[in-house]
Formats: sequence, C-alpha cells, structure tokens
Amino acid sequence: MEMNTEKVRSQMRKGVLEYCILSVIKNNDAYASDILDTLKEAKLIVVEGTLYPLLTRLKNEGLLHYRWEESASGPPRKYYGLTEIGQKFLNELDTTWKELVTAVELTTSKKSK
Amino acid sequence: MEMNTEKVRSQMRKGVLEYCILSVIKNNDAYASDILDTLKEAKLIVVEGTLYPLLTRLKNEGLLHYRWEESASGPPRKYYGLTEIGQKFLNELDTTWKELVTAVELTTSKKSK
DNA sequence: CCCAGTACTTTGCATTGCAAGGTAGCTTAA
DNA sequence: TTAAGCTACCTTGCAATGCAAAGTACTGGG
Repeated sequence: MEMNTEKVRSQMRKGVLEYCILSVIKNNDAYASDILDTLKEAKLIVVEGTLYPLLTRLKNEGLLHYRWEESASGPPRKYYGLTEIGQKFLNELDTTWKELVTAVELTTSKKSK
Repeated sequence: MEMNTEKVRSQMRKGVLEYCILSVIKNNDAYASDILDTLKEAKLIVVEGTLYPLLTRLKNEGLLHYRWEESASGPPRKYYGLTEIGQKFLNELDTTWKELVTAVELTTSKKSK
C-alpha cells in the first residue's frame, strides 16, 4: 500500500534514458561521468550500474563508437560519439518522444463526456 | 544490429502507462475495453495481458476500486473508478510527468559548448 | 447445442534499471 | 616505494513489469 511516486518516476525515466543519453552524446563526445553529470543536472538521476551496460549495448547495436583518451588526472576514459546510424536513430527518437508527449496530453486532458 | 524504434517506443510507453490509465479512469469509470480503446485512439497501444494485471495491481494498492456491472451483450464487466488515494496519486503523477518533460527538453535541447 | 463474440485471468519469458561489489589505472604524500 | 584515495570501467544478481499466448467463462443467435 506504499504509494511511492519515486517508483513511478523511475519507471518514467526508464523510457527516455536511451533517448537522453544519445542526446547528450550528440552535443559533445562524452565519457560516462560527463553523461552522469549532465543527466544529474537535469534531475534525471542515473547510476553507473545503469549507464555502463547501456553504453555497451548502444555500441554493440552500432549507434555509438568510442575511443580511448588519456586523462590529465586518473585512468584513461572511453569517449563515446554518435555513429551515422546513431544519428539517424536519434532523429527517429525525437519524433517518437514528441508523439508520446502528444499521446499523453491527449489521454490526460480529455474531458468527461 | 536491429534498429527497432518500436522497441524504444514501447519502452517509453511503459513509463507512462499507469499515469495514462489512471487519467482515463478519472474522466469516467471504465472497464478494460473502454481503457484499451481510449489508449488506442491516442496511439498508446496496450494489450490485454498488460492491462488486466496492471488494473489488479492498482486496485491492490488502493488506487482503484471496482464494481461489477451487467452488460447488455456478453459477460458482466468490471468498472473501475479512482479512490481518494488514487485521486491524490494521480495529481502527483501530473507533476512527475511535467518534471520529466522538462528534464528531457533540457537534456535534448542543450547546445554544444 | 454449438459457435462467435466479449470479458476477464494466468503463465512464462525477456528486458532492463539498479544496488552492490569488483578490478585497475593514476596521483600524491609519507 | 608503498599506501591511500580518487577516478573510471565492468560485472553479478535481483526485482519489476510489459507482452505474447493460452485459458476460462458468460451470453446470444442460428
């Protein structure tokens, strides 16, 4: 009987994770911590254990590529960037997201008969 | 390497399912087919196997109640309505959804440095 | 009676976010 | 050079949950 909004919030977040991650990378090639920071700024909390496997999956699907880059302080970093396919896919996700927003507005704003 | 937008669309849908279902019921008490039709209209395709267990869960959480009602043609129907708790919860979801939309806009629209 | 239609329910599977723990490179300071 | 601390990446196991598919049951028409 726990009415946990956090649970639903997390559920909603799930659906847009890939979309947001690809968007962040589109703007600038980024490594995991960059992405985590950006998402955190936007209040889209994501943790390492979620992000790393997802990046790997996106790479395996051919949407991302990466290169190793030395760091001035600490271990080397994997910088991810969008491939051409990833670019196209992201464009489709833009549409998908907008359609979802429309659909939700439609559903939630409809007045009683 | 399958670049299936449908998969992501479905993923996005997941997150807002509860929210949309509660919204539909808020407008008018409804039984499963009503809800399916409304969501289908909005292009939020959902299937029986998803909806029924979800309705049961929402009922068990105290967000919905139901009554049986005879049908003019066919078996009786379970009409669901929002409880007071469900009402309150839905209001919170309104906020949660709006916050998510803001967060996504923020993330996807940010320009490169 | 059977058949078609409607409605509700259940089972099993696959996906996936997340908590938690692990490995390893690099820097700094004793 | 060793230890501590930070950063970065990776893995494992679990829990939640949408969905396909199959099952049950009630109703009315031929």
